[in-house]
Amino acid sequence: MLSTGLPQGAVPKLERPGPLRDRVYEALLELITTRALQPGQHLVESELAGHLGVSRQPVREALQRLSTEGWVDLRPAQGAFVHEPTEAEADQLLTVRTLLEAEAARLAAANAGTAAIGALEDLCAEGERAVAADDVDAAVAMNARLHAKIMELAGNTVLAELAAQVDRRVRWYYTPVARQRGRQSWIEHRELIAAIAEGDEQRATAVMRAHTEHTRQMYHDREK
Amino acid sequence: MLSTGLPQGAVPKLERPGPLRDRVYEALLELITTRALQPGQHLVESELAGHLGVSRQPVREALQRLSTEGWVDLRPAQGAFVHEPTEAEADQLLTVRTLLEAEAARLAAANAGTAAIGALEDLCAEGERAVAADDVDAAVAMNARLHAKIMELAGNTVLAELAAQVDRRVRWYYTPVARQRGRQSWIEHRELIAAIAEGDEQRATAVMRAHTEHTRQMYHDREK
DNA sequence: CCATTGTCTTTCGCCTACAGTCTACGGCGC
DNA sequence: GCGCCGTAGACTGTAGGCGAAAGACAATGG
Repeated sequence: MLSTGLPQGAVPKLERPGPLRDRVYEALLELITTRALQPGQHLVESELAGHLGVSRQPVREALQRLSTEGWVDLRPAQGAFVHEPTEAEADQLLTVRTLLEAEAARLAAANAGTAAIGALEDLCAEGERAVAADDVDAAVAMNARLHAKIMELAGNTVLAELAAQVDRRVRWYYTPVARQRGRQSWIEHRELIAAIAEGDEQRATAVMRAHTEHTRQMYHDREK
Repeated sequence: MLSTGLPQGAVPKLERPGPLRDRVYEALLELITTRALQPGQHLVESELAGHLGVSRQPVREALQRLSTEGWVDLRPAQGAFVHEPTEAEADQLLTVRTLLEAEAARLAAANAGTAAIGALEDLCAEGERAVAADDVDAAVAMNARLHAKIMELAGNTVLAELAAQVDRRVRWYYTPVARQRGRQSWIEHRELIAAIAEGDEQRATAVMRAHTEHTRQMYHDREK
């Protein structure tokens, strides 16, 4: 038994700088999603290593992981290149996202308790405030958190992990679009939460499906 | 222009032993799926390296990839451990698989041409022969190929890659079960192909959903 | 003038070596 | 006898180095 008078959970956890590869991974992912590294660009290991102040090994391992998650293409004996999104691929990815999110909504509707509903409504309200204040970045962030919360309510870890990856890539492809459709999106969120609150699996699925499909529509309309 | 008398496409392509990391990856995956490496077992890099006749680096990169795909757990500063399937996790994974396969069936029903239907029926026939001959291994293999073919017909690469990973893990968890349910499975396959041939998306989805759900049932029944 | 070829530079793939960290075990004090 | 501490071993994390393959470019021959 710990007989010290330490406050139980309040111990700062002694923040240790985790494995270098993870930090390199996150750094690179950040650079890619922010377009600092452009699609098709050749990523030279020694360059990145020097730039980040580490050796090539952690960089290699980070690139390896980025490759399996579809952020970079690892051509043998030639190196890593930032993945170039295809029209078709973006569409397919969105299809999958629709699928995963719709299922999450269904499961959330089946599982959600009153406390959870409250949390969703709080997130939604905050998002609406952000939209009202024209704070696009905050709105996008709240959007991500809301969807993540629904995933959490679904209670399916595997589904959540897959959706997290797919979502992040979708956002990468569709950022210009996503920033456009603020208001309509949050009206749909309200409807979605209502469906979940009622435990109506059918309707939750349908609403979420329509919700993500709207993003696709928006994208295709934008091209013309 | 090539003025040599080389036979056009028949050049053997000079099969090169691809990157070492990939071969290590496949070797390890084989060892895991065949239970030669048991769940929870500590994988020591230097041991594997020595055993495979390579250095630690390719092994590390392979483990890295296996980690992101959920085959091993990579605890920092402690090494790699073969992932231990949980009851809950297996169930969740199966839920996701159901989702992905059902969508694939729907898309296949929407896209399939007559040639494709023929290919499916060939595969199905071969599978039925394997079952009739009590060749369980062949039947399992044909099962995988049939599902892969349907994925291919769906024409969604992203979906296919996700499903391939999920499928392989599901098979790992459920191998003892899958080997049991031979005959019934292939009857369902026939029905599925019929639905796809008719282009009936609704029915294809439903049949595939029922098909994968049966596996879950089988598993839970088995426990009692 | 164009195709081909040889060389040269760049960068990757893999190996070896060293430092940091965790675990296990044995001794020591209580 | 029980529990704590210190030390030793093992393994991971990181760095640096060497050989080899791929691409670029210029020189050469037709």
